[in-house]
Amino acid sequence: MAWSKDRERGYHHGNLREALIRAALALIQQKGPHGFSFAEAARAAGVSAAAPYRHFRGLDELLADVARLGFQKLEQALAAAWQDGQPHAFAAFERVGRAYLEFARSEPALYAAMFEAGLPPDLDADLRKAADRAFAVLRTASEAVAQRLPKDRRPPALMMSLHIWGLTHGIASLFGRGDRGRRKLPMTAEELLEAAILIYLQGLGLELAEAEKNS
Amino acid sequence: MAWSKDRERGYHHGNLREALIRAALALIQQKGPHGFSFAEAARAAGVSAAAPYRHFRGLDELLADVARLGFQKLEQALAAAWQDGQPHAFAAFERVGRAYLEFARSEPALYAAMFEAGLPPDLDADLRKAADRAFAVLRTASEAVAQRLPKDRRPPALMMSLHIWGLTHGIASLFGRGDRGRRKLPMTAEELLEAAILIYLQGLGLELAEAEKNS
DNA sequence: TGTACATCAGTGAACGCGCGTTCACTGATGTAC
DNA sequence: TGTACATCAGTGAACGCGCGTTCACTGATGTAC
Repeated sequence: MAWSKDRERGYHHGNLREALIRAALALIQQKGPHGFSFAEAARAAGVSAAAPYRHFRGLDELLADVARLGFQKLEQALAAAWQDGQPHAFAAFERVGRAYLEFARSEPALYAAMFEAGLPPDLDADLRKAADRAFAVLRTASEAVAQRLPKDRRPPALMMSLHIWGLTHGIASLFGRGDRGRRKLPMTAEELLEAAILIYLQGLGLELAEAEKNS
Repeated sequence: MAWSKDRERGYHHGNLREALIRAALALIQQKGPHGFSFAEAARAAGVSAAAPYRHFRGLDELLADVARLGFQKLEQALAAAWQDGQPHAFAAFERVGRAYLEFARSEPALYAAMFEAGLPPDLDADLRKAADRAFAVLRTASEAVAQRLPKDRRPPALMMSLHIWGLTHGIASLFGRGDRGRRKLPMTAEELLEAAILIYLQGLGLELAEAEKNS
């Protein structure tokens, strides 16, 4: 059929850049971000080993692009969970944490490219920017929650967002991955995170009553 | 001099296994846990490419051994910081967190082998055991702290130790590494962690007064 | 609409290289007597 | 103490292989007129 996505391609691929990214994702999932070669990615995308050089300088640039895409998707996922803090900042905050875990679980290949490929965070300006944007969602959410805390215990929102990022990332990478790297637990990563965030917010003076009201 | 550690070696190396581990550590620090080959490690240790096969099945087994060593050292560092919870459980608990960060900072190569080499945690029974032992220190410390919390809010020690592990590991891998992977912060990783642990413990009902008394 | 031509994104052959791994070997070390 | 011998931990040559990368090329596409 004319609209088949799998129709025979001609001399030109048409969308090799995207095809390489997709191939890289599949390979990362199978063998990790360092488990394959540039040539292997080309093969998986169905082109000659020389073709990828039209789009990427080398494997690292391809991986960086995958990581960049990952941060963009993470930003979207977090923003969608945050929903401008509606209907309650606290409940929305928890949704953001869960969305982070959900992302790590459902997109282990992206997650690995973002955090385990060993790419320096500012290898590439675009990569850096994408990561900053994803973090900005966490920061916005932290700011909104901080506003609802007693004034005398209100923490700097930056610190609070770094705490949440650290906690969530730590739990995600130790226990919440969707691949072979996961450690096993007597509870889900989501439960673990939810409890931790609750305790943390209580430590900041959030009333348990309010937490329950919003949950 | 006869006792020089760099004296000319003869046909037999004498300590090739250890030399390979040391070489691997240096290479990991330079290029990451996937940035070098088995042959390269052999070269760095000053032996032929075939020699390492007398000691390791291949690069992965060498890396697993480095990771195992890392968990052993981490266990020692955490246990030394814990000091049986003396003089106060809370202060000792904080020392353990700091010791974890200190380990990640001062031994980035070991840390990378342990958590970023992509080795499945139970690739090897010894590796698994070493990791479990290091975690057991965290768990012991959590148990002791939990005992000092109000009964009605005392959390399961396992959960508590997983929270602390996640938090500490997250902060360490995002902000506390001693190598190029670190993200920059307007505060030290130690300060960030200390504040987070304080807030967390307050959330569990720890009295601020007690925290200050013990610090 | 048709044609000429520039541009672009592929091909495939070629290259040198280092890797992983095996193998028969060699020389050092340890031990039985 | 000395000698013979087994064991062990190295060597270095060899192999086939896949990789990264370059290059002249080719065929599809887009566009000017």
